[in-house]
Amino acid sequence: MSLTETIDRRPLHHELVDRLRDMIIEGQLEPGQKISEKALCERFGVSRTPLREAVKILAAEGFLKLTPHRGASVVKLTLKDFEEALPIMGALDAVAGELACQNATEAEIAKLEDLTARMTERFEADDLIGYYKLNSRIHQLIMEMARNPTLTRSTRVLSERMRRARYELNMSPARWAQAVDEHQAMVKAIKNRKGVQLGRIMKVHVIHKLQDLQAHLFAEER
Amino acid sequence: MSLTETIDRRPLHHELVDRLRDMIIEGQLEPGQKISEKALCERFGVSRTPLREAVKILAAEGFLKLTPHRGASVVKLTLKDFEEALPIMGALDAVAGELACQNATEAEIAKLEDLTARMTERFEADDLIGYYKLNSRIHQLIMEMARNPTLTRSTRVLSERMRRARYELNMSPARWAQAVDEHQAMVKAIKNRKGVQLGRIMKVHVIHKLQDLQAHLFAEER
DNA sequence: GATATGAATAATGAATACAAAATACAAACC
DNA sequence: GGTTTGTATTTTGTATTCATTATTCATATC
Repeated sequence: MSLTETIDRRPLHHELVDRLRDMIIEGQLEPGQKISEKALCERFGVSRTPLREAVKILAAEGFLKLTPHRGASVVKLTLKDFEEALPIMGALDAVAGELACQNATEAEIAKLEDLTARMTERFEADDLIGYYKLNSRIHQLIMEMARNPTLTRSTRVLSERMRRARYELNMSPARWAQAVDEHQAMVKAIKNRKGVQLGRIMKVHVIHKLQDLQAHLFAEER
Repeated sequence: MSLTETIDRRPLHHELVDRLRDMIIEGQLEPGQKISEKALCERFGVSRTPLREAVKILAAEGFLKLTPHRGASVVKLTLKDFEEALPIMGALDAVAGELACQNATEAEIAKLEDLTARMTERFEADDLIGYYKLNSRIHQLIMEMARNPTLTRSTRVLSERMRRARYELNMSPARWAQAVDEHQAMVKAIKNRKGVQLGRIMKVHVIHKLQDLQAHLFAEER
């Protein structure tokens, strides 16, 4: 253990926010479901004050909906919500790509290349879980390379919304192969510092992701 | 009084969020200043519970910074923060412009034209306050025309950040004239349903806004 | 039988009370 | 004089209590 390490004693409400957000994203709290303060207090063994603070934060983040005197409920995402989020995510990812090309170090690009190669391996091994993990790291790395914390923040809520859909999503083999191709094109673009091109690829990448959602996740809505 | 009017009994914390946010944006709470719970409770005549909930929400929105056991303080925006926000606002405004061209009704376009004409009048009358008011309504209208509530939400926090800077900003006459020109170009683009073009204009419009900030607001930082 | 009314119950909203941590400050020590 | 250490005060974090509003369900009425 490091001597410089500080003891982390973060407030309860912070811990609760993370736990509840994960529960929502992972589907343990179902969309539309009412949040019972009492039940959650008992479940987590805390009093209502920190729990209520956590609920307020999650409502501000858009995961919960508050109705006065009627409590909170998990926001239900429809296909429309994802369709709305798509052009935004596309635009933000494009900006990230452009900035990444401007600011990335060679070491980071090498790292991206490595992660992409390993992700391709996971695809070839038909390991979806492993693929998703590396995929997340790659998108995270590109965000870092953009050197824009405000952009990272702005993207976070939307991308966690997407993450929520992912838990139920099974890509078609053809689509999966295409996604891998797109990632290889990204590496190529960033190696040549082609910012605009990378931006375009990332925008298209997001569009394709939506098409998966339309095809699989919300089939019942149409 | 209307018979259909509902009694508004929104929770205190909601009211407090709005009041505090305005105070921050309008500069009544100075950047870096520590938020004393006790002082604010007395000022607003409420107990700590709703105030703390409001503080948590404002921290989630990025207006306050929370340090465990050490309370909240007003986030200090530097030139860097605005430089980071610029490409994001530019991208989001461009998306709004594109979508607006696709979805606006003729009536809305006429409304936009009218507002722009009136704003131009305010410019000619050298009435900055009146100009800003109409300017806000115009940008709000374009957002509405985009028919994308998620986009509206995503933009909100950033644009309120910008609003905060505006309170100290005095445009140069030349710059002001240019801004008016840009707005007239916007009307022209939307009348011809030139989405990509409108997107480009709005992006440039934001860039110019940043240049104002760099020139006036943060002169001391360089 | 269906709707409307009202009391009982349960939930949320807000205030207070208590616990723990940080800050301020004074006294002791080098 | 400057640093350190211990105590008092203040502030934040959490729990509990009280008040108000919704919901439920039984009863009454049409």
